[in-house]
Amino acid sequence: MTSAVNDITGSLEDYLETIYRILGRSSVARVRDIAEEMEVSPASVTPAMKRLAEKQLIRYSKRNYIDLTEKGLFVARRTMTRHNLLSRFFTEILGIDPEQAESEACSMEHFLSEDSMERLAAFFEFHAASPELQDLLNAGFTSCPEPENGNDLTKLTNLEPGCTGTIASLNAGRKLRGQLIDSGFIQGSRVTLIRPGDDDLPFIVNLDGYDQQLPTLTAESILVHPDSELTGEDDNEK
Amino acid sequence: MTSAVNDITGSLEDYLETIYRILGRSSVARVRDIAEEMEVSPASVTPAMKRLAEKQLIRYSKRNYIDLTEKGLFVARRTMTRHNLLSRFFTEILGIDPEQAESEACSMEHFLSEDSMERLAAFFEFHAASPELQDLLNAGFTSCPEPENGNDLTKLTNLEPGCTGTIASLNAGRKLRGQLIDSGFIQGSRVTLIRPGDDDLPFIVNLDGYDQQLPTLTAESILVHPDSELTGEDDNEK
DNA sequence: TCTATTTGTTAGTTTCGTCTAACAGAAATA
DNA sequence: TATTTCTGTTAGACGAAACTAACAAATAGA
Repeated sequence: MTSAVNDITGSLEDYLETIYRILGRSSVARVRDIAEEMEVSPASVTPAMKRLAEKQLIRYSKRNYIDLTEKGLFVARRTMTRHNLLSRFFTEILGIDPEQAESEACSMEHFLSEDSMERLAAFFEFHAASPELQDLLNAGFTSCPEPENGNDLTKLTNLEPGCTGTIASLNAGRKLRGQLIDSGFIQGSRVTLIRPGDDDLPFIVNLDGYDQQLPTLTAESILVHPDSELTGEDDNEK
Repeated sequence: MTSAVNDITGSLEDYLETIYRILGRSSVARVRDIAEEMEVSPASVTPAMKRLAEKQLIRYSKRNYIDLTEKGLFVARRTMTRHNLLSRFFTEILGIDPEQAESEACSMEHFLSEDSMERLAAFFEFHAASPELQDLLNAGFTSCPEPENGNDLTKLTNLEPGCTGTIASLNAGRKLRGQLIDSGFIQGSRVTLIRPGDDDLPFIVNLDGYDQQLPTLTAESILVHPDSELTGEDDNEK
């Protein structure tokens, strides 16, 4: 239940990956090296090695060098690949700080499914081969939320009471934007206007079944597509 | 160390999120509901509730309904949002099966940083607003690995011995492709040709410091950009 | 009202993964 | 050779999170 893949835990996968890294450069792997690289006490490494040896993932005898078995090599390499895919997605696509990306990849790598690996790999192939995609992503991330073609886009404050809309974008500064996102206001979320913000009564919307108050000014920075404002709405309801 | 955020563990975050979900539809949350939704024994729920109450995230008194505090509501909502961002990324962008995406999102949600949330949210805003991006991604994922503009792209087998290249794409069927990816052959990986595949001696390349054997036919399906084949290579070396 | 069922809690166990402190083997140095 | 230092292991503890089994409270039925 800890790891999505095999019957190996995330922690053991980390040990395996570390051994892989060390052997990729150092010809031998010792308890000390592993402990250092993982910032863990050497006393924690020994029992982990025992568990890995039990599962036939490493060759390990007391007080001796540590080596990966075929099976261990396979698992380690796959984990490493998952790590790289995630880390690169965070840095190259999302533009996250490399150090932070490493740490996130480290935590998440144990759960990435085979299918997702495949799709992410395909994404990178396409991304590398397509200057158009690169340009689009660069533009999309450097420019502001985009004005977008007028369509039926409107401020959340313009929604009719009782009506529901789908969030298209947030037109707010970094801090407020972060708060809104934390609160669930992301593109695609559906919000229902409960009470429009009168003079000093706060604006109230429903999201996920919860009513949330928003300062009217904040609500104005949320752009939505109203759901079938006037036309047949018997099509999208459940 | 378990959760990237607060001092709350992933497990507790899951409980909080479940309570959030239940209260979003049911007006009250009981131990039973939580146990059912999380597929966990009721005896596991009680101690979790105690831990959450200790941390002031829920209001909980023995044998009574469970309610989120302000702080708990905030954490739950943020977790929910991380979950949604990840789940939607897997389904809408990568095209993963929704059920699998849910499960992956569930495991990973505890580790997504604030920055990554922000960037992912921006990605969705841009994606929703940009038909070009949507078209590109659809095309990129439905079509084959792309022929790509001839450039300096070549089969891995054409690399000079001792030379290094960067993988551009894999031109292989589903199964082989999956195996290659597991073994670390993804776009952007750097591989060095150790020994070209003679008649029956297998092809050997180095990746991550490890020599790997490949059937020549397999190696031919890996397309690479040779690293500065003839021109100055004193620039990229360490 | 009394019993049966549902629901929640407690107690006790297990597994995992970490730690510190103490000890044992190996290597390096005097 | 004897001693110090480095390295690895063991023992013992702890906290988190799950489980089963037994018990207690509350609700519902008869």
